[in-house]
Amino acid sequence: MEYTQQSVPRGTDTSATREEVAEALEQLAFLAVRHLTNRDISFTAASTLGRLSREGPSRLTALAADEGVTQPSMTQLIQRLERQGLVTRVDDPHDGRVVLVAITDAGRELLAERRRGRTDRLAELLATLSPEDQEALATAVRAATPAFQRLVENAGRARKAPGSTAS
Amino acid sequence: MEYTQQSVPRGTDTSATREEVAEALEQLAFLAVRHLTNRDISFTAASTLGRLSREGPSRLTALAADEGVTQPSMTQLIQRLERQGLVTRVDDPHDGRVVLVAITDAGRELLAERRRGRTDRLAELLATLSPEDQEALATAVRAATPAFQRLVENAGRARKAPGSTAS
DNA sequence: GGTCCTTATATAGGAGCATGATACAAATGT
DNA sequence: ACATTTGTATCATGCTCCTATATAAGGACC
Repeated sequence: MEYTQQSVPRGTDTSATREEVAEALEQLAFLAVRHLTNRDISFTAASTLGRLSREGPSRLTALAADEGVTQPSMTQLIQRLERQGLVTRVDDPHDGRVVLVAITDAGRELLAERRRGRTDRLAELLATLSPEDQEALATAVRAATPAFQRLVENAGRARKAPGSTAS
Repeated sequence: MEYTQQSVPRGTDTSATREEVAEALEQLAFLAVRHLTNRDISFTAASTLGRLSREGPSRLTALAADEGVTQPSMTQLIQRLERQGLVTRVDDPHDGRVVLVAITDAGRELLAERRRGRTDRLAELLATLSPEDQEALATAVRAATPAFQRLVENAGRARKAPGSTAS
């Protein structure tokens, strides 16, 4: 599943390239966290809500595993989200131990608002650039998206599979 | 300093582009927080250390303002960092009220380690991609870097200047 | 049916990181 | 001298994470 450097097309200095890409991605990530982050709920909270929105009602333990936090943390998080009316808990009729967590309409609305906020702030930032720069960024993003999608996918798999240098 | 959309070259649907870019940045932030984050110190702590490294000894209040947290938060943060030996406090001879915070060698070493860790993990991730995908990412990054640098600069200015929708 | 193990969730206690309100000392303006 | 502003610290509170432990339901086995 891992590609070696020798198969790179034409004399591209791959290690320098990775440095470059790593550097750029790092800066991008910093920007994203710095300027595109809402302070209203935590990262894990938002991510959990998003997951509940995409995948439907889930068990506490499954959520904790997926989000990479401990089960007690998820219990507390869900309690807070429930207090805020963003999720509800339903007992599983088939198993008296489990609690199914589901997103509410208010939760979906919060997700939508956060999304709008991020897009708006990004629009403000992009508006400070020249049309040429905007065009350059747009082109680059379009070109990079497929590869980047796969990168994110692989990162997700690395989390769950053993044997990798998971931090 | 702001450009309007009418001057964009050829029929680029700017709003759709922004959606795309926003989507990409969102995923990037997710990747960064999920897979590139060290758990040793917080984001604000790391960012503050980086600032101290770049800009030299600074006042508590200045740090708080630059990092976008309140002064009490910064006081606590500096106390923790001091306990960990990453920064030191020096009294300002010119003003008996101020405390100058400076990074220590241990602090610099921590920054370097964190940087190495992130780069290594990114390299691991990049290595899971096909040579074609790696090439695509590298090309996109090179094409986007100049515009992106300006974007980051503008974002930094926007934080300090009033009149914008600061989060 | 009772004992044992596993699974699912909750609780308790502790640390980090943020907040607003407030205290206090040093500097500054009148 | 006195009032005000400025720079830090402290306090009380809340969110978010952790580890360790408790409770309770489900299943296996004798």
